[in-house]
Amino acid sequence: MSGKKEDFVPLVPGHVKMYVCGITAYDVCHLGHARSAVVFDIIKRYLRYKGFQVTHVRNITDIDDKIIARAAKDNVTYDVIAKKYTEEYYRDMEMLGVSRADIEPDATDHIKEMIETIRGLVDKDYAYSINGDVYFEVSKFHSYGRLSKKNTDDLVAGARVDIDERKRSPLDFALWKSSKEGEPWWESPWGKGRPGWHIECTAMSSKYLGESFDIHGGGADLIFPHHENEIAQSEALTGKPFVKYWIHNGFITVDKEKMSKSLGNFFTIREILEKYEPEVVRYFLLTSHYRSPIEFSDAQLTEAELSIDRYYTTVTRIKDFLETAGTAEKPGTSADLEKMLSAFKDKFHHAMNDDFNTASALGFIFELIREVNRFLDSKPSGQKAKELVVRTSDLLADIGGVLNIFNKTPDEWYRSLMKVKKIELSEEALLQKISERQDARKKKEWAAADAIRKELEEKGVILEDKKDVTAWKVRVG
RNA sequence: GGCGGCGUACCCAAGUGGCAAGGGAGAGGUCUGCAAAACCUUUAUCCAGCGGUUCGAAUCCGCUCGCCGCCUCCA
Repeated sequence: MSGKKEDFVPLVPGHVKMYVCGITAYDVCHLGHARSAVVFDIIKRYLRYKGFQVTHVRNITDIDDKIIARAAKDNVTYDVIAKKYTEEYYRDMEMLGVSRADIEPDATDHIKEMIETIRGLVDKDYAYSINGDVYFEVSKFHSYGRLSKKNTDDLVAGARVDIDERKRSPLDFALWKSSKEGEPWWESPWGKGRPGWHIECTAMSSKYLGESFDIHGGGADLIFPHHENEIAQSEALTGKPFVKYWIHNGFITVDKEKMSKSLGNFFTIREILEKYEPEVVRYFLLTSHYRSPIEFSDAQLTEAELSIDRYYTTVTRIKDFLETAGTAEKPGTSADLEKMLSAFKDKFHHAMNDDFNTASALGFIFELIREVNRFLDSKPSGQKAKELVVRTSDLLADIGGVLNIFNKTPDEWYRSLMKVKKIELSEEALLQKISERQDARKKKEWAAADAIRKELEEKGVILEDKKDVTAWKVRVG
């Protein structure tokens, strides 16, 4: 609300109540929806990791003009559309490693609560009804505009909103809309109709989290009017502060412009996952701070893929070392690694405590990656060295767990890449080729060995000769 | 027009008044049958520009330029 970073202190010690605006279920989701979901997934995971109990509510708007329009176009009822795209949403989110919210309320399951909320506002004279519509009277709520830092005079002067003669002011917004012929409707004290958009969040957040709660989130485009209106409704009704901390994520841009349905410059999650591994997409979304705009491009996604591959390559190295390291105590150059290991968690916490700075946190992960590689390059052996590497490995897994990335085995990563990159080669055939090449190498038939390696490389598979074996990986980038 | 944000290397990107993280790309090297991977060295005397505050500014303040967003459904 202050527009600045503030120290986080939940209303109830140890318990965080968080409400995040979900989607309006009228079409498949694009990358912008994914960003919002991933950002708040990270926030939730990190708060839990820090020991808070978190109650996360994420709503689904399953009745609205666009859903009705889509239903009419597809010649089905509104609930068929809402159900279909809600399911698609959950499927996309699961692919991206976004955990489900604790409570996922649908608007249409809470008509009764919304009517109660609206009735309360009418009783308190913050709302008025005209011919079956009910509007919130913005001029009665004096701190209107505090979140979006707009003042009502400017808004009226520059109003691009449709002038609706029935409203007392162009700023007044609908709490309840009378239904037109053929539209879905529910009974209400004001006649047959349906709820306005903003009221569901007020009614449902209050039902599940109480009149005041800690975090309310969503995309930055929801600040005005949606969240401003929520504040007005909620605080007018209860007289209490609605939300302690507002968190809004920035946009995905394409050629520097906001990715949006209306501009038509959007890429659906589905189509991006045709070309990129889901972890790549999630990682990409974490490479910038959540409030900054983030430019979507193939180059960016490719970079993310390279970074993740660097991670898994190192994991493979660690695994190889632990399996093959000798027993003779050879310390290697461990001082830098030890130093980094003991500082690492503090650095990670510092980054994440500072407004969930995932980009900075990822930087530290790669510092550690370089350091462990350096250590392994120094050819250590023995129990102490192994312990140090295990410690590194556990730490990386731990942090990866919080961000919900880096949680595959390298094999799983490469198999997944094989699929995404549509490499037409069975693992069996691949291993056969490798074995043929090993025979050639033993006979020092370098030309034959190189031919096989080249053939595989053209298919997108890279071979790496190690001490006794040859490993394969999928070419990235 | 009102309000808000951003501008850091070839590209992406973090940056808390005190020596400019990290990734990618480039160049050179170590290793290797050759590669790949990894590591090392190197690439911003400087953070859009101009002023100011300060012992000290990418960071704070002011102005200018450029880009973007919200003000209408949007994540």
